[in-house]
Amino acid sequence: MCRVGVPENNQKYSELRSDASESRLNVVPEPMHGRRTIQSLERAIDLLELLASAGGGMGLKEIAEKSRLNASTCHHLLATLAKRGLVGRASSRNYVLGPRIAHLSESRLKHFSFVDAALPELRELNEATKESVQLAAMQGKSLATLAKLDSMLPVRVGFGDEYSRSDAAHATATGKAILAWLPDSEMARIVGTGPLRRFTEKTIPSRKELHEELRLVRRNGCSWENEEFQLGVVCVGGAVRNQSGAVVGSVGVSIPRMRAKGDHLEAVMQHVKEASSRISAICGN
Amino acid sequence: MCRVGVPENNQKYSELRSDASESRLNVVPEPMHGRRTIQSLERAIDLLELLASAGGGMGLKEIAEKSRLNASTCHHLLATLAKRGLVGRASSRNYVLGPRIAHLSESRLKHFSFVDAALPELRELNEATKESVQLAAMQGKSLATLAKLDSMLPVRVGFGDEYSRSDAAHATATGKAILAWLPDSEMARIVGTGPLRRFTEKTIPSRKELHEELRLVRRNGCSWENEEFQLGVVCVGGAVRNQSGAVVGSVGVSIPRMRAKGDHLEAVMQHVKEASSRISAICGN
DNA sequence: GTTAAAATTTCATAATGTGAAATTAATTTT
DNA sequence: AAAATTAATTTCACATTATGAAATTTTAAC
Repeated sequence: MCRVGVPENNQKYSELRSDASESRLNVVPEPMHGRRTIQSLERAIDLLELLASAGGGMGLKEIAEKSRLNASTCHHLLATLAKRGLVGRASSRNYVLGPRIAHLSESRLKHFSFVDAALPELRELNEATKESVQLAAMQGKSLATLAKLDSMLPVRVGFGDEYSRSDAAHATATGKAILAWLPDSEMARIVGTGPLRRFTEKTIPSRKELHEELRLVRRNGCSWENEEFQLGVVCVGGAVRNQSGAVVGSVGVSIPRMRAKGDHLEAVMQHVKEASSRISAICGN
Repeated sequence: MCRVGVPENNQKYSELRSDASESRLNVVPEPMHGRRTIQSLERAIDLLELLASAGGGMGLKEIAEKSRLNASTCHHLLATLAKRGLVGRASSRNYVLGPRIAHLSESRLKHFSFVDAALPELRELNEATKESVQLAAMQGKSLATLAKLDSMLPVRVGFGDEYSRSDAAHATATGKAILAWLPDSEMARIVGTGPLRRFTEKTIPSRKELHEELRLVRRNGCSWENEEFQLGVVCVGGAVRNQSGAVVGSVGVSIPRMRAKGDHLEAVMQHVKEASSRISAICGN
């Protein structure tokens, strides 16, 4: 004795494609072959991202609501994902991300090269700023330069081929970018307990002042350095984070003092922030 | 001036579905709606798994060959996966797993509960063996029991509610399963340097004999313990590994001496091996 | 510069994903 | 316990969309 009612949510396939929040004035319908992605796959990825965003897992109904997809469609997609271990089920009404995600991530990590991954973005930063750029990371207590690209301008900063700066973390923008977002204990370990090495008369002299500056760096979103390592050279640095938010390295731009002011300096800072955020994204952040 | 040739690989959709290596005698074609999974999604997952298995990344042609899919289809799928960051591209001819995999894995890990994930399998082990089962892990130097399910047989092993066994790693099957596959340094740290605590007259007395036994455990694939912790109780244990192959815990089955022999003991060992391997899979292994 | 190979795009077509409705299972309420 | 409610799953006809051969463009090799 089931009442046959009027479908309440009678959507056509095509209507589902257009995002309700995005009203386009395209009167001419796009040709079908204009599509460049696989709908069902994109939907499946939507579901994975949804499960990732909501921690504890969700039931089918909730998934269907949040993803704005038909419950039946969600079920088909989830069943496929579950079959392959990309989603798991804690109980009947609780879908979660599956074990195979961890497996894939592990094998990605095994072959992941920080330098290789960052290089394209580094090149772009080099192009955009026209200045010398570098990629750095801590190796033990010393700050290592992993890659560098020189500026193509006639007056430029070039450090030759020395690829390690040892105890200069407190005196460089790349170093400060890392220190600023490291846990206090890690930071203290790297800076050590002895006197801070002075590279120029402008090098930060005391731990107190270093702490204060790192506080400002955190607030600003990127680090800077004003002839504290090499006279005539100004630097800007940005932190790179991995999937768990931990700082794994930094990018830096080195500018001759003569150009390090006004709009250009502002633009460099902006570019460094964007580049570090994009490299972080490549690292899973 | 292009020659229009006869298609060399003119497969119909339906022909692609049947695995060439698997010749079925089904003359009656299955109805279309018999399908329970989304083909395009399964194919996309195939590609992800393929990229995971081949470390350094692959070009489209190689991917198409290895996956036995049409290159064009691969391209469509990869383009979608790439758009969403599940695959990345090191260069034009080099697809790799993308950063979003790490992101998904991270958020899974954040909400992952070892106990919750293992419990269903533990229940199954309990059902299959009819004996008392437990889940264990190292917490610092002490072996902790994270969960336990008692046997339903009249004569059974029951340890009450004490949920930690402290320094009994060398005297229990769950402990030995963990020790056997831990790196030597880790193992040494847990066993310590003092004399091994004796629980019964059968407890392994010396480090030398412990090392020898762990060697046998590794070879056998699961650990055992013969009244070394509690007289009258025999135990079998299996290691649980995570996505990177590291031992994160163990499962154990405790049997009254009277039943610990012959076929039953053999069966329990087999069940423990399977259960530990399945729980490992849930942990990403 | 030339050639060859691989990657990408196009697009007609049929296979397949889709979703409303029906069925079954799991919870909650009475 | 039984009934009622709600959620999950399955079915299946159909329109959409995934598919793959062929054409085109890009990239690498020579």
